[in-house]
Amino acid sequence: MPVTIKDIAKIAGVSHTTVSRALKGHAAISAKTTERIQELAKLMGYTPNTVAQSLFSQRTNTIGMVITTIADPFVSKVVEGVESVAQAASYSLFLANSNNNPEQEVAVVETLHRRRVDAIIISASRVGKLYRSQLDQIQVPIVLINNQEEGEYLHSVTIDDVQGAQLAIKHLIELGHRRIGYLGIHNHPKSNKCRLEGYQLALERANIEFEPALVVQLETTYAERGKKGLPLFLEAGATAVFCYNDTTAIGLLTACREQGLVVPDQLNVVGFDDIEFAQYVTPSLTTISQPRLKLGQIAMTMTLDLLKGKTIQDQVLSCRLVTRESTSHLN
Amino acid sequence: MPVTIKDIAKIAGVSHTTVSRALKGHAAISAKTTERIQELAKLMGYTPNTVAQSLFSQRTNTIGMVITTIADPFVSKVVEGVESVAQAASYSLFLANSNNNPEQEVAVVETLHRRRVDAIIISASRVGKLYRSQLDQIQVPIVLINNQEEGEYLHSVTIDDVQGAQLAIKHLIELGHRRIGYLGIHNHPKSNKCRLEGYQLALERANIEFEPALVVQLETTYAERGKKGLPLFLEAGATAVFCYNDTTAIGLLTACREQGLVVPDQLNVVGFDDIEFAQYVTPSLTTISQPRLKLGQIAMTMTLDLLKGKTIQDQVLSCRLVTRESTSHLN
DNA sequence: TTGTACGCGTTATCAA
DNA sequence: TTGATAACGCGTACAA
Repeated sequence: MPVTIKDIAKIAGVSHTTVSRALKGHAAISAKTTERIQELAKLMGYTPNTVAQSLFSQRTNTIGMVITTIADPFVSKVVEGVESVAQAASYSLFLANSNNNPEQEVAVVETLHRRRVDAIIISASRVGKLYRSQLDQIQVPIVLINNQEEGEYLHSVTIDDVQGAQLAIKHLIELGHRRIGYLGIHNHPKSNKCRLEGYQLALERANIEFEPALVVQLETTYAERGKKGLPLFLEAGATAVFCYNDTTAIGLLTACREQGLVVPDQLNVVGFDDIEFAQYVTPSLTTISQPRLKLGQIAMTMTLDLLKGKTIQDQVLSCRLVTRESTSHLN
Repeated sequence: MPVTIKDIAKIAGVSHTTVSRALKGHAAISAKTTERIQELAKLMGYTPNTVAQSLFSQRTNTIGMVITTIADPFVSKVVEGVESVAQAASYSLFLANSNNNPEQEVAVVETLHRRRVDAIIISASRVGKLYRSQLDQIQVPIVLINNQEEGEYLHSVTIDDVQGAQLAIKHLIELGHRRIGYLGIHNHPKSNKCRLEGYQLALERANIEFEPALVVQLETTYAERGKKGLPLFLEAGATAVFCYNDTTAIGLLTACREQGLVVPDQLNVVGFDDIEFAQYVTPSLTTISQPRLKLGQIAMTMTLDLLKGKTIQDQVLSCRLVTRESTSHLN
């Protein structure tokens, strides 16, 4: 059993109130007593009990973080951002996986509520219809990452997928490309839709007509997608392909190599995410970098502001183009 | 302010004791009262306050997890394992980054102790001399991952680096290789030392003499290591190279491609870790897979056993060989 | 079957 | 300058 202030009080021959005050340097306690008790506390190995403090103060100084899976590099970087800001502000972080399972998500949110976390940050969930009423009852600030919802306690930080995609297409257009393909996916509807939208917007602005044949959205694994997509793009006469994400893009690079197609000379490839490996593949991948760390940092910063009672605005973070070897001027 | 059992008691016209008992289906309470109160509780949106429960029970049902950085895929997989087992056992997980900074590590352990976590799991730290006394004072089960220390409250789960390395070398020897190189690192002394040891042991068992020229340990980035190491291996006449990890191995693959060297025909390459990208590079990488998820699961399972008062044994987990395209029979 | 009283460790108020 | 007391929300002897 850890040492309590009562234990110290008994030995020091004072009341536990005095100990409590001395330990936090209360002005009313004499310098002598204060010093004596602080030394005694150290000697006895006293550690304040946060649980008791929380019960009294009605604040736990904890944040609940709900994620789909921590094994996703995107998620883990976001968590890193959240944790670092939280730790610096003396908040501890509860990590709870939902495994992308709605029921489990409801369950972990319930657990966090029982633990009386001061706020909740939710990454990539489907909140929406699922358990809005649950969240509304918790009466605690909630910050959603990459997911918008309206509500008194709901706030959000999101990545600007549309802007990111536009960045990619604009880059390719500036390099002289006109026949640009989009290699999309099926299981992540929202961001895929936004990236496709950015693709179309950028083309429109450059007065390039949209061609359905240049958009390929296959229902298969990330790695397979490149193999199956490549012939379709070649048939459609694409000179460049913008991919939903880096993993898809790397699959496409692999397919090119297998077909003896040289990137970027015969085909330009752009990814999205800037995962670590984008820089190591050959040729290294031009891609759109999402500020993942910043996403987490800002989410937590917003949370702190909310806890201070400030009113805050939802935030949308811009992406950045990272130019590497997989894109080049069209000959 | 959340609803408390007193609030319910007031409205139900009973004592809070009755409410407390009714809510957990205590046998002494009449079925009628029980049902009435449970319904009322649901109606009022009652959620038990874990903080108060913990103060009474002297158990928080929380685990503190100390890691260097969650952004490391190895770490995040371990955390996933820990969290899943913890969640299934109704434990919540505090995540605390140390950034590989000893002072910060001491600080977060202190924080976890204040929060009265029931146990602590520490991944890849340097515990040792640094703050053993601190840990000893906490008087709570501590499970170390990939790090052994002796102590009443200290336990450990580790990966068998030596066995893993032997697996790799044995595989190469079976393929007919005799001149096998080791591409090591400098900043991770322990595991690098073990893998080198496994390398040497395997050679010894096959009666192949150890040649210092075949061991290259460069102080540079993972990616650069391959480029700088390749000429040294070629000079030493290596037909295969076992690399400290996959990132290093992929750097070597890249260097080979740049030099026009065909893998595996002209050089075999083996990695360690089996990171996700090992299967996507060309040629796909033969490597040693560490049971990272299992590492976390077992660490948490051991922790649960300790919390139940069982006596447990430290565990050493074996690695597994994953054969892919970067290795082949020596012509 | 239900209620009273107390304690878990801490902090704040009020009185001395 | 210090101490007695109550309170935070809950659970459990013990009493009724």
